Amino acid sequence: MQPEEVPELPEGVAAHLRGEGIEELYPPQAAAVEAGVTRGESVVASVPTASGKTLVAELAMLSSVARGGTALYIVPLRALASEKKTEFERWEEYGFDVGVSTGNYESDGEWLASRDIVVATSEKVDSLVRNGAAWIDDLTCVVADEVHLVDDSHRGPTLEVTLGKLRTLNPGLQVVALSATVGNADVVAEWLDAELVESDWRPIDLRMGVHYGNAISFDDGSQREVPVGSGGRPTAALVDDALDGDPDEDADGADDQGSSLVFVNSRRNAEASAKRLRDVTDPHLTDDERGRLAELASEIRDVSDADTSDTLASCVAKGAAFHHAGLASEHRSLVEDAFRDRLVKCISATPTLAAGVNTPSRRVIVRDWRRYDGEFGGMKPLDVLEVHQMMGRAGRPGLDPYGEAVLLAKNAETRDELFERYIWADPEPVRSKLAAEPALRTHVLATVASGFAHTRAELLEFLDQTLYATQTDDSGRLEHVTDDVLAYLERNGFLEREDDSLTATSVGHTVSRLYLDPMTAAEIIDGLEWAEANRGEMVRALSGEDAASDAASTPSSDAAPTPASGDPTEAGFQRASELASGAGDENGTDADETADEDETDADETTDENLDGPTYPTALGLFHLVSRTPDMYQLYLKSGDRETYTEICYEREAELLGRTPSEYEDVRFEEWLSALKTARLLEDWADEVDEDRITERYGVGPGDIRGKVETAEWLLGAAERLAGELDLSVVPVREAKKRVEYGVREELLTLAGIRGVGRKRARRLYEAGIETRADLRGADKSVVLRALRGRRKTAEGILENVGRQDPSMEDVAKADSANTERAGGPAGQDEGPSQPASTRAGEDDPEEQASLGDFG
DNA sequence: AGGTAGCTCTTATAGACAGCATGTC
DNA sequence: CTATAAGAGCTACCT
Repeated sequence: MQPEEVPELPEGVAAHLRGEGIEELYPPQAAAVEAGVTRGESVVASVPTASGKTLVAELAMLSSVARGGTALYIVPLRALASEKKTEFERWEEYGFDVGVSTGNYESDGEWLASRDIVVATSEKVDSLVRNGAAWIDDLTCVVADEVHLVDDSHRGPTLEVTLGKLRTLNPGLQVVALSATVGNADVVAEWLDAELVESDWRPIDLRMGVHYGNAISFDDGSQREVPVGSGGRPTAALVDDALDGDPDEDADGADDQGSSLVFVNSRRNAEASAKRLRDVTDPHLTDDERGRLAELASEIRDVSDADTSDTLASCVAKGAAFHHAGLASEHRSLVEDAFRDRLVKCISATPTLAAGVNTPSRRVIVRDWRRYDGEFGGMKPLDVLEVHQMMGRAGRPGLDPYGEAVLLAKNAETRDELFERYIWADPEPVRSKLAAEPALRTHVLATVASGFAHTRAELLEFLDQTLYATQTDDSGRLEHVTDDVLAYLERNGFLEREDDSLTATSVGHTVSRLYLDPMTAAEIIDGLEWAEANRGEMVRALSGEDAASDAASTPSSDAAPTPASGDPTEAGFQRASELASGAGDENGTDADETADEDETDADETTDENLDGPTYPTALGLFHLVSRTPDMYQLYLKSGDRETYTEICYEREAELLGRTPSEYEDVRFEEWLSALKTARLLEDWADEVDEDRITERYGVGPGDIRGKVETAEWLLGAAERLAGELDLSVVPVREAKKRVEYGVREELLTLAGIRGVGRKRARRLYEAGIETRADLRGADKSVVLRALRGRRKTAEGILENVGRQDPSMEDVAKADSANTERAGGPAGQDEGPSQPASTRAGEDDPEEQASLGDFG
């Protein structure tokens, strides 16, 4: 089938495709067209990676939009959202607008409603539905990419439920589901009332094999000799062999060089493997490549000062790299891009790479096909689907004659087993994970809160159209779990049941819209209420009276989760002072946080501090959000148990809630790992260097970012909940800002200025510039010196802070401390020798700092 | 004494979405 | 309860 033969395609699209070199659609694409994707028919395409699924989606979306509709493309990863957006943007010249919406990025700022095609993660779509985004009701076409992920126990149910909601909202909605080849694509198609297109066809041939001894045996019966050599390292031999090129395919010079992707089962293995493989890739580099790699290496070093950066840079300099979730996202994209540009010859990666952005490789080596799994209690073999996803990365279109995917075997039995298990085997069927309690907890609340069900019967009816329901004959289980979940939600004050009707409470609505797991919300509410109730005692304990141990075991927290809608009477008077400052604050700060508001900020803090230390403390709040199910826990390593048990007792008065008994309560372990996470966040908010943190907690720079991001989100949610429940808001907001900027309290106003982060803020502060007003009035040479003589930076910052005369032109070089020259009009009022904040002597930043050091 | 091959013992184990309102060094 | 690899620490043996 040729592009021109595709029905209902908008003007110019066929010609454009031809311009891209597409003369003929791939067979699976043609099959999808025949099934009616461009005529608005729902289609499930279960085809291998890189067989042109995206074009199928594009054809569907473009034709649907051409008929006057709107299309939504759902991706599983934020990184994929931007990748797809860029891809779709080539249709903008034909009048199709593209927008992205993910948690951390919203396109343009132009409202999504005006877009023809929107790309979003499934969670974001779910959230949009919960918040009642109007344009969602006008969708005509939805594409679900990687739909086999409904099998994922954590995130699968979201996709499943979201698709259900979209179909309910838009009767006649076209659903295009793109899936890897799975065992039961027909069931998925049945669920979505879609035509099934199934195919094994690939544009580039994929040869799968197992390496054992001195050769690879391929699935087509052929063999390729790859002697392991003296090192005894088959991976090294295979990488080297790929770089040597293929003698069969008449070599036309360097172009024959093939890159390799090595999949291993742990971060440490990825790094260790890359360190070894750099000695393999190094000899294959040209001088030119070496130069460019050296540049790349220094770029990588600049990303973060953590150890990981150095290690990665040293590997990259020699043409190898590693890739895992501990890397900063800049690291990842630098490595991915360089690999795509064929500069980096080999990546050793954890499974991140198999699911992520497109990084095809000549050869894929699946070194570890088993991975540690705590629940399984040992090394669990990877799913066939997962291994196929990895192997599917083999073969770079236009560069390689074919792709090779190789598994490693140590002995003949393993070789045979691997053939059996992965090469000849069909992938597992996709199975819905919706009936798991954590998933239902969230989605039942959301379903009721956003009006998809008003009674238990309606709820069950809604759930009946999910994949889970199509897959099971036993509706009893779902019903049973649903009832448990309903009871839980009611008990915690998120739902109300009256006769047959279900209504979300006001808090319930908030929780649903904040996209919190109800259990997270319950934990947060519980902790904040506990803090209100025990404030007096805890503050006393914190101010040094030796009451810490007594106070911590107060009765107030009886059993597990207390009802969310607590009794307002008793906590009422204790938070009277909060209400006053909190209310004034709501009106003031948020609305116009311009430069003039600084003093308001300062006064507020003063009020807070008048009656003792801020409570709850940052650590307490960090611990609170760290123990929710929405925060991914850090592992307790050996020795950590002792360390954190000690810290736990030292700082018990700061923790919001009763510490579980060390000896009797299984939750103690979790309490400690939450404390470890909390301490990481506290270090970050105390301006501890990144490399110290990575070292101290055994994490990568990417993990720090991840933890901080999650904490920011959860503290933001906690702030909203506190506001709604009339609990004290200010400490929560402060803790949130401190993680957000990674600074101590005294730097908060400075770090909020655009262009000023934790490091610059600290330098300015040390130079005596403590507030925005200081900055506006400060001697320019002082500012310049604090910013290490960066004129451009300094000018930008002064401009952002609203200074009249930001120009640095006439300021002398940083080292000549000249106090005469600078100092604008504002500077005369409050000279640098008399920083503004010293006026507010009681606004003592040390107070908070010493609290942090308490114990 | 100093060095090292080879053994046992210990240790650690993948990934990443979301609110809201705007912009790191 | 289930595994495996790497690294640490040790021993036995060699030079």
